[in-house]
Amino acid sequence: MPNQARPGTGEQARQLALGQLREAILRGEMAPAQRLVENELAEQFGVTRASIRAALIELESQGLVERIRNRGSRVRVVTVEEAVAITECRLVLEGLCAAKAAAAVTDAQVTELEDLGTAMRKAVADGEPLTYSELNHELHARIREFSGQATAVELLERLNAQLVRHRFQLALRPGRPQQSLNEHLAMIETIAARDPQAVEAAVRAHLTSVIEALRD
Amino acid sequence: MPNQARPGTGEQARQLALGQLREAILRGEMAPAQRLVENELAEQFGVTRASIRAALIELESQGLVERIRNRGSRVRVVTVEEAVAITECRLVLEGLCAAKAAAAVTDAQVTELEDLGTAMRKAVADGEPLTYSELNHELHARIREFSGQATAVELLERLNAQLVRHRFQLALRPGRPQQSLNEHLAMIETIAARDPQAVEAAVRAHLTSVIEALRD
DNA sequence: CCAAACAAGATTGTCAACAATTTTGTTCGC
DNA sequence: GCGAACAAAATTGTTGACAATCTTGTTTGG
Repeated sequence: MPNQARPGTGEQARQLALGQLREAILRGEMAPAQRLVENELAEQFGVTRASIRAALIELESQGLVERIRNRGSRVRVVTVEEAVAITECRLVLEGLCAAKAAAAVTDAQVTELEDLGTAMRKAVADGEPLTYSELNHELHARIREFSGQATAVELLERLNAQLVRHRFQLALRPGRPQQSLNEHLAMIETIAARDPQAVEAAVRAHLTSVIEALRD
Repeated sequence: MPNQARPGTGEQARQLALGQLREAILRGEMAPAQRLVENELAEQFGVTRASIRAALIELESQGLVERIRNRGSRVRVVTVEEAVAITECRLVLEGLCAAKAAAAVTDAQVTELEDLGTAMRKAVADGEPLTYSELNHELHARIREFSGQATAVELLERLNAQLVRHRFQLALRPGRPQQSLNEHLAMIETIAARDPQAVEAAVRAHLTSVIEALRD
């Protein structure tokens, strides 16, 4: 069964189309509100229209594309208000995950988080906002992962996918990384201290600050 | 354009299949873990297989159906552990909604909630657990609605759909409605008092109690 | 008698053509 | 010139047939 061994080889057309299209949207290659014509996409990715359709339906229910009956699909544009509302949901869900993680992390996992913290400090000191943004994303992902809360992780990944564009804009804002850094370090410290309530507070403080930054 | 006017008439095949299948699962007509063969469903609902496939893909990403490559679809069974994890997510998200609702409700909306509370009291006094369960669901839905938090509402509705079976079991447990009632009345009171923090605490207390009840 | 290879049946995945709908450009009447 | 009716092009929705895959029951060799 050489199927699920190498993704890309045994991968079926729909899965492939879904993955490629999703990546393209997340990379920002598709302009916001760009029309997604099924025929063009089918040719572009070398699959049939049926596969593209299936992928579009799935991406719609993930909130990445918008579909209107008989009118086609577009890349969904997330307004600032929506981004705020989404981040409010992130705030409570990541708070939940972080609290659970604080109660469950191993010493090795704490070390991993602290290493990430060190790398983030360096990225800010070196003035590399994109590296920092990358590490930022990674830190949040790890904390989610350590929580063991599969349902919340799934919801959060869905929400995060909708915020790619706003994340980019935020990362490149001067002064933003410095403030963000302190909040992240506080999250790491409180997890290292295994203090669920303090972590939840730290996560909430961090994302409240993100919400304020989004509204400019 | 007599299209979106009457749903059911101008409704397209895929939408129709999605609605029917979703309703059937939510009503519990499909046994848990039951196989969902595309051909059978297509004949049953009088649509083509392609429409059924599209519906199944959508239901999968809503967590109601499980699909395995080349092996078909089944009604997803939610274990007790998963139900607990889902309820934990509900806890934080409904807490968010309730807090927002407390800050935004009109007097008319408060009256509506209080009327629901009265009806719930009556249902418990009359010993009608199913009516109570119905009102319970309605109360939660209204509070969500009043929050104006579209993103959270969407997530919560997705989560709630996965819990239908457990909700039923819980409603019929002797003594459960009485305890639940007090918690619900507390939620209504704190919203009426426009106290966001108190509401959030009340919602959390309520759903913590639900989690305890789930674990029996 | 048991295990592995094999073959038949069932089911899902994919494809290309057709039908229905919407959008856009054009013409006609005022 | 302007607006409404109309026609053509583009695009999505649907259909049935075909290919790939998996499951199940049978056979064969040990």
